[in-house]
Formats: sequence, structure tokens, C-alpha cells
Amino acid sequence: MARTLEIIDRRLGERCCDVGARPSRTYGEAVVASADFEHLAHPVRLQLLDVLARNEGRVCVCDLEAAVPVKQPTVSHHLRILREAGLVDSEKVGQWVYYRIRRASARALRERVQQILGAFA
Amino acid sequence: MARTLEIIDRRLGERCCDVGARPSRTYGEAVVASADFEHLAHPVRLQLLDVLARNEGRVCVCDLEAAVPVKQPTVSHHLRILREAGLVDSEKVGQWVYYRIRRASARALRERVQQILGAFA
DNA sequence: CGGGTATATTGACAAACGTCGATATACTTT
DNA sequence: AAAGTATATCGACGTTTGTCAATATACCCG
Repeated sequence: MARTLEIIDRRLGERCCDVGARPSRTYGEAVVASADFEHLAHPVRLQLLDVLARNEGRVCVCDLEAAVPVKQPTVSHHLRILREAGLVDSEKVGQWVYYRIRRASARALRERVQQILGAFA
Repeated sequence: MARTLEIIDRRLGERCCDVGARPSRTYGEAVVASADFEHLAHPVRLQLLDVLARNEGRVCVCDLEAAVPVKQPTVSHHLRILREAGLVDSEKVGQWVYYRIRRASARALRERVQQILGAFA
């Protein structure tokens, strides 16, 4: 159906499709790949990662809260997404919870993203 | 409020917040940055870009359609998002429309993304 | 224990997103 | 002109996402 080959210069009336236009990834693989981007596709999450990255070591939630324009439950919500994505981890100390960016995960993510975008550019 | 400084080793009863945890980007800047990720945050769009990237020159919509597991209006929808993001452009030839990846835009996007992720990793 | 604080979770709600059938538009061929 | 094809747009619909107030949980201190 999309498999007519070897027609390079098309003329009127001929079929349009000359490439065997199969993606290099299955849809399932694309779903996995897009998850990386989804995690980063929100301004609040980018800001949270930014703050965590600029503060080596631990940052308590109240500081994160002060850094973004949403309320505490929403901060918690975004932190959960980042935690479940493996990009941050948390440690409870007394009544506070400190978050920390997971550099190794961030590096791995950067490499996956780099690989994908490298193929596009 | 989140500005108590110079407390490094905290003990019980002290305030948690010792960092001036301000993000390096404003929220507005984060919104702009996250848009890059949003455009990539869908498996079908990743597959479309993949096919376009692997087929230098033009690919007609019918070929793109064959490459992804959604129907024609949905392909059109995702192509529009990519087009409006500047990542692809299209050229109508006869009754067909050929899409092409915009390498320069992809490169620019890769660089913006790289810069952001570089700060995290 | 009782009151206070920090964070997470729940539940409700609105808005955004993804999908598709139906239709419109534009082109081509007869 | 009429019929056929390729792509875009529209409109409806269900799903997911983001947000917040209210509440729960856990901890601390007096």
C-alpha cells in the first residue's frame, strides 16, 4: 500500500508514496520515549528541577513551594511525578521532607533525549 | 519567608529553609521552555518526526499515515502541531502534501533542550 | 496529651488533549 | 461537469491533566 518503490521523480497521476516510510521505533517504544518528555513538559516541574539542581543537597518542600506559583498540594503533586519518574528522591527529616535531584537519572535522561533529538537534527 | 540564611546544620526546632531557593527562570520562561517538551511528548509525534528524519526530503501524508497507528484526521492534527512548532514544513504538490523535517529547527530545539538538561545532570 | 507545623492524599472540578466520523476543500482525470 | 483522491477542518466525545480546598498523617514540643 505504501510500498511502491523506486519512483523518484513523480509525475501527475502517479502514486505519491515512494519511501518505505516505517518508523525505526515501534509505537510501544515511542510511548516509552515520550514519557521522558512528558515528565519535563510542565513549567512547574521545570522550575522545581531547576531549584533542586541549583541547590546541591537537600531542599525542603517549603522552599520549593516558595519558588513556584502554585499551592502546596500542587507542589506535592508535581514532586510525586518527578519522584515516580526517578528524577528526584526525598528524605524525611523530622517534620520536614527534603528533596534532592538524582543526577545520575538526569544524566541518563539527558542521554536518551540527546539520542532521540540527535536523530532529528 | 523562605529567606533565613546561613543555617547549614539544622537541629530540631529550627527552620528548615536555608537556601534562597529561587528558580533561575521566571515562570513565563519556564512556560516557554516546557513548550519544547510538550511538542515531543506524544508517541505519534515522535514517530512522525522519526519517519521524516529518516527520509531526507519529502514524505507524503499517506506514507506518514501508514507509519502510525491512528487515523488520518489524527495524523493531520499532530502534523499541525509539529508545523506550528516550526519542526516540519509542508509543500503541496498536486493533490498530495509533502512534509519535511526542518533540520535547523530541530538542531535549535536540541540545543535548547540540551542546555536545560545539562543544568540538571 | 494537646496544639502546632510540614507534607501527602483525597475529591471535586475545569480545562486541555487525543481521537475519530463526517464533512469541506482542493486538485486531477475522464 | 462529474467523479475520484488527498488532506484539512469541524464537532463531538471520552480521557487525562492541573489545580485547589479540605482533610489525613506524621512529627515536634510544651
